[in-house]
Amino acid sequence: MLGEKQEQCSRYGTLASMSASGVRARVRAEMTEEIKTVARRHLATDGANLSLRAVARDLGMASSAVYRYFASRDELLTAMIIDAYNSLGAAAEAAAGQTAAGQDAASPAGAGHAAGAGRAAGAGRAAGRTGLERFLATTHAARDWALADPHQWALIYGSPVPGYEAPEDTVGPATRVVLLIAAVVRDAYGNGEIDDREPITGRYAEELAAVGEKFTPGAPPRLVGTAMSAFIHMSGAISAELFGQLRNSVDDDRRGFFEFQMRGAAHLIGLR
Amino acid sequence: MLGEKQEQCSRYGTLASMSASGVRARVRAEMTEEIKTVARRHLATDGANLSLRAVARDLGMASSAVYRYFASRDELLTAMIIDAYNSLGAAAEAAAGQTAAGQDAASPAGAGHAAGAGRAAGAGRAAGRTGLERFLATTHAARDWALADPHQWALIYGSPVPGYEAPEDTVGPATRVVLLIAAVVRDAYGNGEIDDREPITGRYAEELAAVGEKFTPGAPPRLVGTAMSAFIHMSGAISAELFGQLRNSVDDDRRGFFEFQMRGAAHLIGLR
DNA sequence: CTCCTTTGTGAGCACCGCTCTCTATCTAGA
DNA sequence: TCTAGATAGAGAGCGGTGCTCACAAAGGAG
Repeated sequence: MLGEKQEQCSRYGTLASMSASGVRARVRAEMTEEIKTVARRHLATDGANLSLRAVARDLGMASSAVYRYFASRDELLTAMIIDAYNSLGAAAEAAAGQTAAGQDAASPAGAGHAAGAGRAAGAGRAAGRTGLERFLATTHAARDWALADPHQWALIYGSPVPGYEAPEDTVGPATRVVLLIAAVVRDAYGNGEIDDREPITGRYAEELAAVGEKFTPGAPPRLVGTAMSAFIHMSGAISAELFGQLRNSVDDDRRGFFEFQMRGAAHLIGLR
Repeated sequence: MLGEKQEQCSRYGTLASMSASGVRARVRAEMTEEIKTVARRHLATDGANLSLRAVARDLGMASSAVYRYFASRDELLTAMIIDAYNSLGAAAEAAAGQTAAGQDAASPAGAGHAAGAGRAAGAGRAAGRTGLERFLATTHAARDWALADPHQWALIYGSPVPGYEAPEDTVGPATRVVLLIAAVVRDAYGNGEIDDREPITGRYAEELAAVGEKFTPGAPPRLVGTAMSAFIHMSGAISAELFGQLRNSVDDDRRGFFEFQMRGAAHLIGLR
């Protein structure tokens, strides 16, 4: 909590403010957090077209004052995207039974990728649960998180904001949940729950091998591919449900249909 | 082409204009089409935040004049969404080898659902191709279409426009491609390419049975479920690629990875 | 105690969706 | 053929937006 503040300051303050007083940095971080909280509330009600002026109005301050904390509306959105990724990642990791050594947003800026990989690779197996159970729990947790706050899901997995190129800060948190699924799969593989008999071919297989070597060492390329495929299927299923694609087809038992799909994805991985 | 104009008029004109002169209706339809063309161009460059004023400027007319053709920005977007659905549907149907009796957007308003179902169910088997081949061709066509115009894909499969509730006119075209996939699967089932040994259970199975009875009669619920699942996986895979989710993982051979995933989806259906 | 960084204000610019009034034009029917 | 009415466009205007800038208060650092 306290260590986070310094980071916030260094991210949004000027370069010379590193030696600023502690109290200044703290009130600044609190203000930053307050702005994000109000913005999150607006996002939940009004949708993706977030109005900086409306947020400032709710905070009882001039709209121009917000620009002291976020250089632009895009930067505010970026901060909220990072928070959303971390919130989803934490929820999914809790369901998977990961110890989550790096917890929430405390990973140092820039090293997020490596830290995420280390966390995902380092966690052990949850007590008494099969790989399939952990996989289903993880995907259900992601769906529950999305259903609880659809706009936050849309923020990170919907169409990107026009002209919005994902900044470097987001790539770390963004990979958190897919790395988690890969870790769950790799744990199951390590426990002998999956046999990897039919290898994959093609150029993408080499890319998958490189990705696997980097983030989930010891996992064969086919497992990396099926894990990514499962993650993509999961995000597609959640988006389809949230964005109204299931209307007039599956209206009652959407949870059941989601699980049906995720069991299929698990089957492709080799989890059963 | 000509029969379409009357429909455009009846959709956007006042109710009393049904008896209007043919030339009036034609120039109105041409103007409507021109607005949509310019809007589509703006969409391709600027992204989803379409500016009515900018479109009007490009057309050399006052912004208020556009409101003679589209009651609001949302209505323009709706028209473009319908066009996008139909464009994608036509591309996918062509790849699947469907005869596409209803062609483009000529289905009468309101009866779009029934017409779509009839079209999808009525088409025969493409000469000499297996169900798997047709399925892969269809999904690749959808991906190719999306890659050629990412913003149009984002328009229909990205996060819905805030406050935008999909109007009745869109549900018909929206179901076109999923019905197509269901038809491809049902054709393969009819040809004995799929065995349906393990039935599904749960409340969603009944919903799927009802959907199947309505749109693809003769197909068992499990096939309807796996076909929908495959469609969802497809849209998820395309969205993931388009929205930058694959960055730093699969960068070279994205087509190969897509096919890998679609082969997995086909495997779950029972196509092989 | 003085400097200077930081924080907040309010005016202002250009743009947006949308509404309104007004005018020119063109069609339909007597 | 002439007229009444529907239609298409123009332009001003309203409230909203993101963002910039000059300026004033306030606080910590030397």
